[in-house]
Amino acid sequence: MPELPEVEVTRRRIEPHLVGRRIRTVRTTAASYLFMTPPETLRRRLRGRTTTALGRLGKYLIAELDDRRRLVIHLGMTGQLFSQTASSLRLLAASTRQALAPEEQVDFRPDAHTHFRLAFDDDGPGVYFRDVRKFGKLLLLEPDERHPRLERLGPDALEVHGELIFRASRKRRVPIKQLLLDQSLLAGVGNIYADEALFLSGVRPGRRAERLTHRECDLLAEAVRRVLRRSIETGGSSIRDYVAPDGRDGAYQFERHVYAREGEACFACGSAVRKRVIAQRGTHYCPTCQK
DNA sequence: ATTCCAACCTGATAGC
DNA sequence: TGCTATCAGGTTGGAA
Repeated sequence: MPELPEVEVTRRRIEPHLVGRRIRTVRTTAASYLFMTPPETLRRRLRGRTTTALGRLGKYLIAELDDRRRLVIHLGMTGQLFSQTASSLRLLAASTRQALAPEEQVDFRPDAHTHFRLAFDDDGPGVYFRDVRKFGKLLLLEPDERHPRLERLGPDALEVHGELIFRASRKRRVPIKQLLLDQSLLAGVGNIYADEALFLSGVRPGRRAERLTHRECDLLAEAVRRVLRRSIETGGSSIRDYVAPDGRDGAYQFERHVYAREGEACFACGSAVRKRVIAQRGTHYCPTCQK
């Protein structure tokens, strides 16, 4: 699900629910793929702690705790981090959804996919982490501990410069889209915004990286920054599962140019948007506007 | 060194 | 209606 804009919107809106509140209890599901730190360790170490700051590196959220440990959260494909008070159909299984009368609102009740729940001393609303596919990650770092997952990340995609893409793309025969998705080159771009940025810069996703001119790299970097900034402004893309911590949908899906628009008319030239697999991902582009 | 691709999971939906 | 195949905002690790 979530790329840089969705993670940043999540960070901004969950921050007030997390920072400065003392954790009373931690509830988890059983050990599984998403717990890089065993759930019993999380429960033991987090009880009584207070979050002092919430940061972001690429698609990772990093909560700094008052004992100098850090809780790292990655939302994977279907991860949702939200307040107990959030209400959204996206937090419900389709079966539950269908049983609901139209317009009916229900408070979220933790289900089998709600793997991590924080309750606080102030008795206010809890903070929940739900992840159907369990591709998300929870990891507790010791003070000053480094971790390859974070060490490997390139500069944040909001700050990418054409020069970075130009240098990295020399003598690389892979499609330019594959480079954009490489988190060790720049951190935060995923499948939606790779396709969108390539459209905005007029570059075909399948172009060999080494064939891009310096000017095209500049345009591409500018497009990456622009599309990410704009998506953050609109609250991110709610196409499938993404919901903000307050239960609200993002709105960038209404502004997208090519992603998930196969067969529909390009807004710029009217050609039908095409879809094919590039870098093992579904890839959308305009055959006329992108060279 | 670079590129490819299966694996990690579950659910929704398109197609027969 | 019902079953099966395919696809999904991600990342890693190991094979080719």
